[in-house]
Amino acid sequence: MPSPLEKARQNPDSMKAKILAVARRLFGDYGYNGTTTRMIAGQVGIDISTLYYHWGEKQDLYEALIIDINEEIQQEFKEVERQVKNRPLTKRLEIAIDILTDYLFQHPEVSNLILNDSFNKSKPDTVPDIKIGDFTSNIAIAMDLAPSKANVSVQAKARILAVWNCVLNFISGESFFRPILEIDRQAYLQTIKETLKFIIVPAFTKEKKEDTYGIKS
Amino acid sequence: MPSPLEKARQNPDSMKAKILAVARRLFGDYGYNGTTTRMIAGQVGIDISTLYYHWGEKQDLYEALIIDINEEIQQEFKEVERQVKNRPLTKRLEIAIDILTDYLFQHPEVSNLILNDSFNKSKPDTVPDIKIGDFTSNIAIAMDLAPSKANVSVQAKARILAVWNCVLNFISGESFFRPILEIDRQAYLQTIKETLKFIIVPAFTKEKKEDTYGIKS
DNA sequence: ATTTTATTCCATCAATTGATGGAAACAACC
DNA sequence: GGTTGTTTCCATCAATTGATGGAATAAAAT
Repeated sequence: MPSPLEKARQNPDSMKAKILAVARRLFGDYGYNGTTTRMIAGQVGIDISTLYYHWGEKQDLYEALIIDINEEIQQEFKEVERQVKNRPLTKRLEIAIDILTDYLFQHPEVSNLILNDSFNKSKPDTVPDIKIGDFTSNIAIAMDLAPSKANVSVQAKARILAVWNCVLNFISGESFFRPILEIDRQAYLQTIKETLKFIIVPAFTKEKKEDTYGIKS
Repeated sequence: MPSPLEKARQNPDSMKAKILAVARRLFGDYGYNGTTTRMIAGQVGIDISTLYYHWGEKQDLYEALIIDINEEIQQEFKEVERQVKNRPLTKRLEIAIDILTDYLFQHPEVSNLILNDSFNKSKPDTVPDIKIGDFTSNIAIAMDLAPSKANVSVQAKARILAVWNCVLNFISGESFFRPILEIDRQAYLQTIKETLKFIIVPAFTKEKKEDTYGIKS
C-alpha cells in the first residue's frame, strides 16, 4: 500500500498534492510559525477542516513536506553523480554547481525550507531533519574528494558544506541580494554560477593532482 | 538627548538593556513569529507589562534590536578596515575572515537574526533591513577589490556576499553542522576559518596581481 | 512628610491559532 | 432508488498571543 505522500505525488491534481504544494511554498516563505493552517487552506481555496481531513495535524503536514524534499534532493544528487562520471575534477565541480543551482533556482522554497529547518529552533523537534550529512558524503565521493563514505575527512565535508550553503543562501536570499547587485533574474542565476565556480574551482584544483584525495588520516 | 537604544547600551544593567539582550537571543533562536513577548519577559524574569512599558510594541523592540546589530556589525567592519591597511591581499583576506568569524562566533544570535531577517517574509516589513549592501561595498574597498564605493563591480559584490553568507551559515548552523563533522566547538571555529581561507584565498589571489582591481566597466 | 514621578505587576481584552464534531454535499455501489 | 463511503464546509472550542488600563509599589523631588 502506498504511503499518503506517495499517493499525493502520484496524482498532482489530488487535493492532498495541491495542499502539499501550497504548504511547501508558504512554509518556505514564512517559516513554520509564520505559516498558519488557515493561510494554506486559503491559498488552496478550501476550508481548514478539509486540510485537516487530508493531512491531520500541522506537524504531520510539515513532516510529510520535509520527507518529500529530502527525496527530491536525493534525486538531484544522484543526477550529479551520474553526470560527473569519468570527468576531470574541474568539470565535475562545474557540473555539480550547474545542476544544483538550477534545481534550487527552480524550487526556491526548497532552499528556504532547508535553511529554516537547519537554523531555526521554532519548529517541532519531532520532525525528521533534512539529511544534509549523507548528501555531503555522497558529493564528496562523487567529486572524488574521498574514496568511500567512511573516509570523508572533516576538511572535505566542511568545504562541501560551505559551497552548499553558498548556493542555498543565494537562492533563498534572491529578493535580498538581487537589489544589491542590481541585475535581473536571469543575470542573477548566471552570476551565482560564475561566483561559485570562481570561488570553488581554484580552491579544489590548486594544490591537488586530479587523483589525490583530500583525506586527513 | 540620547535615544532609547543608546540609553540601553550605556547601562547594561538597566532593565531596557536586559530585555534587549534576552530579545536578541530569543528572536535569533526562534525567529520573529516563534518568539512571544511572554517568552522574553519570562526569561528576563519580569511581567510582560514591564516589557511593554520599556519597549512598547513587539515590533518596536525588534526594530531597536536590528538597529543595534547593524551598528555593531559596522563597528566590526571598521575594525577590519583598520587592521588590513597596508597589508598584502592574502593577509587582508585572512584578517577579515578571522575578525568576522570570531565576532559572529561570540555572538551567534547575530547570524541567526541576519539570516532570518534577510530570508524570511514572516516579520513586519516596516522594520529596517540590515544594511548588508553597504557593508559589502565597504569590504570590497577595504580588500582593495574596488577603488571606490561607486565602482564596485557586480562580480566583486557577489563574491563578497558569497563569503559573508558562508560565515553566517557556519555560525548559525553550528548545532547542525558540528554533529556532521564530529568535532568540538573550538575545532569547529578553527575548521570554519581554515575552510573559508582554503576557498577564498586562491580564488581572489589566483589571476590577480596585488594591486589589480576586480572591476568590470 | 508629602507630593510627584518612575517602575512593576495583576487582571483582562480582543484577535488569532490549532484543532474537532457534525451536518451537508457528493460519489460509488448494489 | 436506497445504501454506503468519501469529501467538503460551517460552527465552535480551548489555548495562546499581542496589547492595555489601573492599581500597587518604589524612588525621587519638594
